[in-house]
Amino acid sequence: MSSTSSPETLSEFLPFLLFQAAELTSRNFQKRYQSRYGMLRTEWRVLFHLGSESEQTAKQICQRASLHKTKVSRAVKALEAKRFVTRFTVETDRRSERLGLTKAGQRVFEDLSGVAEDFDQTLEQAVGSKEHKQLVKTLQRLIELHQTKT
Amino acid sequence: MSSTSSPETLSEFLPFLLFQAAELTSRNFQKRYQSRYGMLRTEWRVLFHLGSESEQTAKQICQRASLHKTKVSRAVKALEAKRFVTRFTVETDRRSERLGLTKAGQRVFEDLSGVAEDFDQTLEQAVGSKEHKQLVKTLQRLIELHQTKT
DNA sequence: CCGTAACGGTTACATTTGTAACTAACAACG
DNA sequence: CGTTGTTAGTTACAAATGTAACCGTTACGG
Repeated sequence: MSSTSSPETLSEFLPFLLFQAAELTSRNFQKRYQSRYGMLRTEWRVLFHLGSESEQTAKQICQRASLHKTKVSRAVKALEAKRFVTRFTVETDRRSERLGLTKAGQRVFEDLSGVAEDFDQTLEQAVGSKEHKQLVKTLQRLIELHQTKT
Repeated sequence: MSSTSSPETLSEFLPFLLFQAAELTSRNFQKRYQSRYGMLRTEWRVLFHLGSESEQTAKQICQRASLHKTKVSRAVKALEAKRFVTRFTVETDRRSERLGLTKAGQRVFEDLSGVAEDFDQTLEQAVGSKEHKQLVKTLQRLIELHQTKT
């Protein structure tokens, strides 16, 4: 039985910690990509999803990234305007459209992947390799949890 | 030497994980307090900070919560309108003002603390007590890290 | 003291986001 | 085939946020 070390000081309450960690990390990472391509947070998120698995529909991205469909819709529009993304209408179902990276989009993705890796390694070195691995695992569980619950 | 397990699938890249975990957690927690007091995210964050350590200035809250001063300013205004927070002007320095919870604010804080604890315990049970503890620790390090770096 | 700089906090304006209503395409059932 | 319901994605409008300019107060250097 877990002994539930309850009465939380604020700095131990997970929602706070998560938010703050996410915010700071994101802000920090942002510095590195915003200057290069003037992309917004949601935009690189979508770009990354398409880069790591191409030919997805907007819907799929929504689900995998826990992003609202309007957010994705707008991000796609912006990425399209920057010529990083193109759409193919699917003939079997003309409601949805597959999204893919253009050549330029791919280059950007590769570039940013590099940046992301550097960034991640810095973190890993800072918190320790074992802790890093554990952190990833726990966060993944946490995410699953919430997703199945909803 | 840490072996830096580099080439990241998307679902292992920390900024993504953190964001998603934070987002889902926050959304989930939100359901529980928004219905009761119609508070916004930033508002309960400020309220919690005041609850767990009273008599802070806006500036202090900004630093501790990694929140922008305009956000805090607006949250305080809103909380004041709800009669959850009051301000005392500090005579020794009339620029800043100490903030504190009213009786009503305190009651809300206690109520929400309970909710928060429940919530946290659910998480703890779901991910495991040891992992929970480790998670908290790692996140705290991560936060420190970014804060000192800026 | 006076002028200038820095600080805490607020406000105005532009951008981003969320909510809800909408369009177009499909599906299912009579 | 119609009618009704559902789904993928967009759009319009309202609310929240970030940026920068701002006010009143204090600190400091002459």
